[in-house]
Amino acid sequence: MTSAPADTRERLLDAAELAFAENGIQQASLRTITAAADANLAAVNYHFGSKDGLIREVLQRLVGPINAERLRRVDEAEAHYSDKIVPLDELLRHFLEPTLKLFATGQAHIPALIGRFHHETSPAVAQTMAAVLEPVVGRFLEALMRSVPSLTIERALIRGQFMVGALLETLSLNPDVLKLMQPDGVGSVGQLNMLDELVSFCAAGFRHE
Amino acid sequence: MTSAPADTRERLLDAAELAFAENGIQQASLRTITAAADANLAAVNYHFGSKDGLIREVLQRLVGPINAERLRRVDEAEAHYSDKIVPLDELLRHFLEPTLKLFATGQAHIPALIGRFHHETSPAVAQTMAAVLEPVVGRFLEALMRSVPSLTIERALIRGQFMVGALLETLSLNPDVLKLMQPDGVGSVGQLNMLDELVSFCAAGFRHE
DNA sequence: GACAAACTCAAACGGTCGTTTCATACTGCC
DNA sequence: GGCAGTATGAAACGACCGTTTGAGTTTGTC
Repeated sequence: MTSAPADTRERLLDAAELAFAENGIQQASLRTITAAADANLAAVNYHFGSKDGLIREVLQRLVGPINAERLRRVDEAEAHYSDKIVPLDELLRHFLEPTLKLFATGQAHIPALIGRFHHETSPAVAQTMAAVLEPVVGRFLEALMRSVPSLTIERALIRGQFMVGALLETLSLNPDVLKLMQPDGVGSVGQLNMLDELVSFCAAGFRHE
Repeated sequence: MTSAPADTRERLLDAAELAFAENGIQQASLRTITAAADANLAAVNYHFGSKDGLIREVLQRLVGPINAERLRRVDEAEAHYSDKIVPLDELLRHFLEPTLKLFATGQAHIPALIGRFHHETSPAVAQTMAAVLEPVVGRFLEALMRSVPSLTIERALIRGQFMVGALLETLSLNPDVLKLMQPDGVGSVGQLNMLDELVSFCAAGFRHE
């Protein structure tokens, strides 16, 4: 029957994703993950070589498409403006929205997991994270310097860090807290309001002086 | 001789503080900590009851004085202005500086440890953290509403989260990165520039609209 | 000195961890 | 059928974990 049990490799990635988000990346055990994936304990080492291999694979499968969407959106935006100068609010939105809209996917654990990956200091995660983030950071920095001509490169770096921090704090927020932010459930879902708030907060910070 | 070896209890707290910062709170083992403190393995359970007890004690010893300073500074500031309305930049500085100035204390691991405590999700840490933070958050929120009269309570909460995120990201920054931010070493030390940057970034975000 | 409390110590306990081994089943290809 | 290559299985390995035990030592008090 093709009841789509998916192959073991992907079931392991899915189970690991959930376990990493709920219990922490290092804290989640291979026994918990393989049991949830209905796989044998040895399957992780067979398919990914080691726990670190599994971690790297989960990380890349998760943030790879997000960063691809970021790059695609900034490309499109620059193409839309003849001078390649994207308005600051729009530029920040292209950076922030691909992660923030994950709140609406039904997989509520994903934003928290992104936060965990960012704050993980083990070499396996930190190196992979830096490698995956490097192109997107460079791309947005140059676009940012065009959007705000008065900005020095040092200030752009510092304020970019502030924005990433504000974003990560939002991603790590308890979803219940997020719902509290939503006024009486009229209109759109909570994270869109949060996106607008974050964009305008950071835009004001970038523009200042 | 009074060569100040300190008592076992404090040596354990010091060693735990360093180990938590370097290896993570859950990842640091009692064997590593007790060895660094020149104490017996059983000493932790004797003095603190459990590893969680040690963690809570390290947390309170670290952030207790910081929050006390925050409250003292906002009290002083409000007393200085007859209408109790503290200028926004100054108010944010009273919240941010007590942690950010820790970069200059020579104990470079402390800021990173504060970040770790904030992002820890285990009940023992999360509950203690919430209890320790609650009074200072409430105190600053009401002062904030006075400084920016146009601010709604929902916006103040959201933007406060953004500010905390930006602060934590800065605390978790590699100290080497921080030095790069410092232009040629003239004048004051790096973290003061970072403080100014963070204050002005957040102030612009809070004031916006 | 005697007693009690506070403290330290080496050793072990039961558990969980990531990883490995090796036998077994499944798969596509000749 | 036979034979690879691929995948899964149960079981064990050695290492490390937090905690407990019970004896020993130190300290303060009368």
